[in-house]
Amino acid sequence: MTTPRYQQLADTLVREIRSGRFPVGSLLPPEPRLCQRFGVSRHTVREAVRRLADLGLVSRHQGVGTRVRATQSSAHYVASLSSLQDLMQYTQRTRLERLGERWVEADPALASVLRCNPGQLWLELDTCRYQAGRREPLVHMRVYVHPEHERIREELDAGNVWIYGLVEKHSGERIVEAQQIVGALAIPAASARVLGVKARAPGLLVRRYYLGRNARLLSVSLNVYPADRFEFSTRWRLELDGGPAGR
Amino acid sequence: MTTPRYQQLADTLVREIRSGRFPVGSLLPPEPRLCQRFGVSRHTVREAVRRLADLGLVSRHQGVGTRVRATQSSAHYVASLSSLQDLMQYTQRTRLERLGERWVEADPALASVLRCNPGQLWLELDTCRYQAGRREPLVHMRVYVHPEHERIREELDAGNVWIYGLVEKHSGERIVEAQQIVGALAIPAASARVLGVKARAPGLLVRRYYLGRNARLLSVSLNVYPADRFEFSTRWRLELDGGPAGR
DNA sequence: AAGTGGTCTAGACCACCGA
DNA sequence: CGGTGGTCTAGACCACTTA
Repeated sequence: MTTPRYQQLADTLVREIRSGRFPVGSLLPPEPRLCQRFGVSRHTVREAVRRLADLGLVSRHQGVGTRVRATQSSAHYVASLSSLQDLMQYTQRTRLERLGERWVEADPALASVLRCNPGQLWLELDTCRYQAGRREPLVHMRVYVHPEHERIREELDAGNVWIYGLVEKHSGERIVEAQQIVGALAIPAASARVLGVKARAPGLLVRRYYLGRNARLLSVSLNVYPADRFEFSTRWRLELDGGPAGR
Repeated sequence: MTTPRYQQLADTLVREIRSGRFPVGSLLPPEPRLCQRFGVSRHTVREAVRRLADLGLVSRHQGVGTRVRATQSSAHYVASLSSLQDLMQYTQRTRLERLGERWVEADPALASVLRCNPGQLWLELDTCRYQAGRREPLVHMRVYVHPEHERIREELDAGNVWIYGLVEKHSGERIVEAQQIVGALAIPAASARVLGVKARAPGLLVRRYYLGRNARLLSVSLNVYPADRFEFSTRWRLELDGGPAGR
């Protein structure tokens, strides 16, 4: 058996906790006793108990003992970004190009996508984004903003712009929440022309909803990426009990 | 100073990593050298380095050294899950069907996807998942696990199984991190047959990497979803000042 | 073969808690 | 006060990687 001694010991203790020999709420035998029982040093016992604590099965209390807290481990996973811009994962700097803009009144289909009532007026910004040094655009983006923020257009001329910074600036409201929905699609002709791919080629459709305080919808963006030009990467990490500051 | 020696040491190392003295990708000085430098025993050094590993800042590699992985930026936006199972977002219960299994030796192409060395042996589980009441599968999944956990096969018979629970159980290790990469693809013939769609129809390719402590790769899964059967939704929220546990 | 991190021992002193 | 877990030392052998 090449399994470390402390791991075998941890497995044994997990089994015994699950079996009810050490009920939830009770104390595990003190470390010196476990040393005797298993014939190992205290270091090994502590390493084993640490595993149980990491799993959230027990908690240790100086001067008291090791208390059984659960028979199953619970988990909480977290992904984080330092800014919403990171959501786009543009490791390379990208350049924004304006293709056009227009006022649109949401028909039922668009209203459903934009989560508004039919007839609502939006400013649609038609843009695409280029990676440095590439001739073909990375993504075709249609951004919808409320009419009241139409002045955004005037600031959109600089090449390297992050639209949602402008939305925050003009709405005077912090973007508090963003929802992102990623699906696949056959790229429609209009986007295919912009992207320089064949119509109906596979691509990613990304819808993003930017919400302010009180869940107010500030902006929506519909993005189409050709299959071979982009992937989304998200890292989820287990949240440790007691938080990052440590036990 | 009542702060434990190992914690002071950990803080020092974090500072030095952030300062660039130990860049991401480089190796930390070996433990014996740290013992000399700080005048402490190896146990204390290891306890300090363990803290860094728990934070995901470094990973340790027997025979090689301790590699710096990140400088940990403070997160503004976070998304959270109560379990990794939520990552799949199956609001409906789904049923797992086994299509087959085989041993595969990673050729260079597969090795690149699985992030291992060519020639490494894996157990490939070929499965698909059905939504309740649907005749067509939702997703074609190929799951790769290390040979040492081959006993997983035996437990895979119950219809409604969460494979990574089994991986955790058999590896005796907690899944501490999951990376998910979502892209689009033209569905290849083999998957198209399973899914009941036309070959080269647009679809989502989702690669998931499940890592244990110390960034050990425990399992990889390659999933193909037809475009019209699934979307990924993620909500990002602005992290409030102070955070959950405070750092 | 040399050097790395992984495991383990035998011991010590401490801070903390409850009787 | 005695017993608990928390910290720390000095030393040992092992498994693993690289050269």
